[in-house]
Amino acid sequence: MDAKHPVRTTEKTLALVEELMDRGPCGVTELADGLEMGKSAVHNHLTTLQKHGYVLKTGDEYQLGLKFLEVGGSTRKSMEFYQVAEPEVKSLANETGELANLLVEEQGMGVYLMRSKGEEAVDLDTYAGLRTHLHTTALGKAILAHLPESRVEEIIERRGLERKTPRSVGSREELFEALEGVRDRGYAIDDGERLEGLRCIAAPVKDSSDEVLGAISVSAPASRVSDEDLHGKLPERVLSAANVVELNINY
Amino acid sequence: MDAKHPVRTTEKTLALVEELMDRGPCGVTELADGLEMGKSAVHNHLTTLQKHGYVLKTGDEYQLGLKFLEVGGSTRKSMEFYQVAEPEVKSLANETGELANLLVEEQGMGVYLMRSKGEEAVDLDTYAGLRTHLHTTALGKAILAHLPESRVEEIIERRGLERKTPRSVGSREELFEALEGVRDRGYAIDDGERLEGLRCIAAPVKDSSDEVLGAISVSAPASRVSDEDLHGKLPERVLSAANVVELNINY
DNA sequence: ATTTTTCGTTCTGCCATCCAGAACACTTAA
DNA sequence: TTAAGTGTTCTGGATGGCAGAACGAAAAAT
Repeated sequence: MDAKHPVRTTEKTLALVEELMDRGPCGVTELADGLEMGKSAVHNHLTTLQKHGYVLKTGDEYQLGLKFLEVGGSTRKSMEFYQVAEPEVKSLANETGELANLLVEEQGMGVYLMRSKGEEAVDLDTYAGLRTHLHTTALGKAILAHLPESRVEEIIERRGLERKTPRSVGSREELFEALEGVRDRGYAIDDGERLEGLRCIAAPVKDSSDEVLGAISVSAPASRVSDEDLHGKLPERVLSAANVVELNINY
Repeated sequence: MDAKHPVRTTEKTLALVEELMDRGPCGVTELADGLEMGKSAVHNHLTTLQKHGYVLKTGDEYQLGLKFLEVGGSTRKSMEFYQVAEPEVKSLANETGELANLLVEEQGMGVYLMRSKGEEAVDLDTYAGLRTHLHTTALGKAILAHLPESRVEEIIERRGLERKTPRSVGSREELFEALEGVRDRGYAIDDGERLEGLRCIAAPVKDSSDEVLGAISVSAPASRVSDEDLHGKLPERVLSAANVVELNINY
């Protein structure tokens, strides 16, 4: 359902924030051109955001401030799922030495809640807060596999099935087949679909009434994950982490 | 400098966000009462924010969404200081087994960029994005000690010197005396000022032109920090971490 | 040096639009 | 049934957002 009476002024402010996020620090004129707004309007919005800490001015340039991190950090902290899962994801990273991730679904997209790097972890350009299409990652597929089919259809409808790389899922049939496999195995795999040479294993976390709360994963370069590990020790470790979270979430 | 022509509508939206952050999930009426706005106005703002992912509706309640984390996370990721310091703070936490933190100054307040928990770390209720008055923590004092005196005066003027606990800094004289000590030693100490039984050591990070970028700290219970450690091994380790960051930041 | 361009900022007045208040649909409680 | 609560929709009149013009300063071009 969408807004019947959207507040246009607020939408302009939000567009400005997004533009500032994409462009990084920049001046009034550049923003006004990009947004097709008058300079004075942009200036008024910027100074208003600055007054409240959402925007900073350094010299003649404006940029986003850390107030967003405050609001976002506070939101994340208030999520029980994050509180419980966070230490488990850290252990997972430390014990495997690889990159461990935590993802939840929001409005049909996957949102990374955190990532934790082990000793030898690859450095992907994911970060807390980053959004991805659910069908493009092992984490996302682990979640989709345990949502009601109607929700999955809704999400496909709303967010599409764009193919990120030639090897990735790109059609309704491929996706449902993949999700079937995830349910059978209990975990999801991404073998170079998102990034050549990168293997990911993800397991869903469900609450006591069987609803998915999110997913936990480990990402590692193919060179360190043998074919046996891919269906042996590694999923076992990820599933175990997911299980601990499930046990702790309802006491 | 503050806004000459503030966008009032945007300010209402921001007030709504802050209210939602303080109250957590709640209904339209409750927000309208708290903000002294009409229900329809609140509703319009909420649906607008929802449309853009900043707010979620579950049943009859509204709450903040993870879009703020996306913007905040992206802002943090774009900071060179964070990129360079992050691995060092993690090592510091792992090697000491305690809680390590990273703070920067923004608009006269301290903002935690991250925290990393070692094996035995205490669990303070700090989180990435949290703001604190600079004079109340070792991290903040490490930063204040290396800002120009005029900036410090400005910050005191703007943010005050409220005493958080009886033992903490609470006057201009106490503060400047403390900052003098920080400059002499090279690091700042909080011995139970913020929280009874908690000891913190913080070191500033400066760039090549001697400007403070932020501060790094370790927090540990007094029971695990002997009086010798407090002025011996621990500061040494924190200073070394700060030094590594300084070396890496300018190549 | 002088001119020209480009920047951020300020001002004004018209017209878009925000929002109080009332009415509505629905759920829960008495 | 009634009553009190909720979120949502609608309307019109006062509010206030913003295009456009003007300004001062700084940088670039002549």
